[in-house]
Order: sequence, then structure tokens, then C-alpha cells
Amino acid sequence: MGRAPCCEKMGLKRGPWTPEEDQVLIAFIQNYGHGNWRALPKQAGLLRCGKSCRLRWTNYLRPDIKRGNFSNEEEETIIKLHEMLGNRWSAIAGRLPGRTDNEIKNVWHTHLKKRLKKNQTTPEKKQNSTETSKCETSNSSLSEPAINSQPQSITENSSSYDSVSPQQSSSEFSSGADSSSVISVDNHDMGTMGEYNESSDNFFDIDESFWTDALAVENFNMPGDFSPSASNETQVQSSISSNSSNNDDGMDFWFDLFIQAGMQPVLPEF
DNA sequence: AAGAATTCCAACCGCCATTCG
DNA sequence: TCGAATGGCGGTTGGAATTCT
Repeated sequence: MGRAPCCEKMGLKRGPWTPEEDQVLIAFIQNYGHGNWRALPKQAGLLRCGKSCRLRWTNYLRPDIKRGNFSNEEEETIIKLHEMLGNRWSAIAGRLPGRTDNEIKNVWHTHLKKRLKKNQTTPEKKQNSTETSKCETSNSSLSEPAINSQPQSITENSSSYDSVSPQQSSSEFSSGADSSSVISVDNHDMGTMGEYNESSDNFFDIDESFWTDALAVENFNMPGDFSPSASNETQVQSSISSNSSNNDDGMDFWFDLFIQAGMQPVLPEF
């Protein structure tokens, strides 16, 4: 078959999303989840293709997204992970809670790559430095990343930040390609979204508090965060504890990765 | 003050992987 | 087992915002 076009060009809107569209999408996902992206826009009454809705949700509307500038620690983490993983933005995003692959990709192309290049032009000056600067450590990022050394067993889990239907259990969403997901977020997203309901007076006011309140971002610890949010804690704990006797899920790899990157995996207390 | 150049990022495109009937 | 449908990913782009001249 010929591949179906991403959007039926006929009658479907493109370009920037309006606040009204955002609100419709948020309200719909809050109430019904997003079992089928293709069908969602029609059901929600949006003149968008499903792909556009999914991108808008995952890259912008998802309640667990951390807005704002990247901290130095985050940037450093990106550089280090990029050095190890290459342009696997979703994998990198999976290690930076609250950040999307798109965002990380943008930051890489707009800031970090330039910064690394700049530092590469004057590497000698820094060689005597006893402390390894963040830029210097990542000079090698410009060369071929050690992507091939990654174990085959590792699967991407970027979608682990994808929100889920409020009616669906976390187990339903930990299947498939995400089965190895360690930082798999369950219905925490929609749980917090639950406070943000249609009956609320300010439901259609997406202000800063929406992001901060809904997120409980403080539950995340950077850099190289392994720490769970409050609601996915159980899952992470069980992942880690089961890993202590069973390494099949690849946790060891990620622990090694963090150690190599000079990062401190944050373990939950239990 | 204004036009040009540059930066930044949201959104799109197209391909690949996975799921499902 | 196969093909269609769908989801996900990385690369790219358009245009708004910002900075420079």
C-alpha cells in the first residue's frame, strides 16, 4: 500500500496550536485518555491530524513537562549522554525527567553543539586544567558517539513519559517496547491532571501554576535522575529491588552508564 | 529607528517499528 | 504469515523573537 499521508490535507489545520485547541485536547485526554491518536481529533472535535495531537501533547501539553531553561546540570547530562548514545534523543530524554526529545534536540543544536565546537577550537588551553570542564569532557561528542557499544537489549523508553488514560493502569502502558522502562510513569500524569478539571473555574486558564502544580517536579532529582515521582515510586522501587537479584532488565547497564557519566543515580528510599 | 542577520523552538515530514486482525 | 494501521523517532523547517549594525 502507499503509505497513508500523515494528515489528510483536506480540512485539517496545521501550524501553531491555539490556546483553545490546547484546552480541547487537554480536556479530552483528561477525560478519555489517548488510546487512539488517529481517532482522537475527530472524537475531540479537533481539526488536526492525530499525529499533530500526539506531538502537541507529548512535547508541550503533557503535565509532567518541565518548562524553562535547561540548568547547567541538565546540559551537562545531555552532553554526556549524547556522547554515549549519539542522536538518540528519546533515549536521552528518558533520562531527563520533564524534558522532551524535541526540546533536548533543540537545545543540542542551538546551544550545546556550538559550545562544544567553540571549545574544540581551543582545547589546548584547557588541557592543563585539573578539573574536567563540562565542555572539555564532551569534546569527543563531536566525534562519533559510542552508540554501537550499546547493548542490544536496551530498548527505548522515551514514551514512558507519555501520559496515559486515566482509566488505564500503569501495567497496561508498560507493555511493548516500553517493557524495559525503568522510569515508567504511570497515571501520575493524569492523576494530577485530575485536579485540573472542567469544573474548575480556571480550567481554561493555562498558567504557570498548571505546570508546576501538576508536575510535582520537585520529585525529580537531577542530574541523571533515577528517582521516581511520587506516584511511580512503587514501580521504580520494584524495578530496582527486583534488579538486585535479577539483572535481566538491563538496570546494570544504566547504572554503569550513570557512573561512567560521573552522575549519581538517585535511588528511592525503601 | 529600522532593516538585516541570527537565534530559537514548535511543528511538520518521512521513515521505521510495532501491533493487530 | 502478511499487510494495514498506528505509534514513535530523528531530521528538518518556518517563522517569531531577539540581537546586531
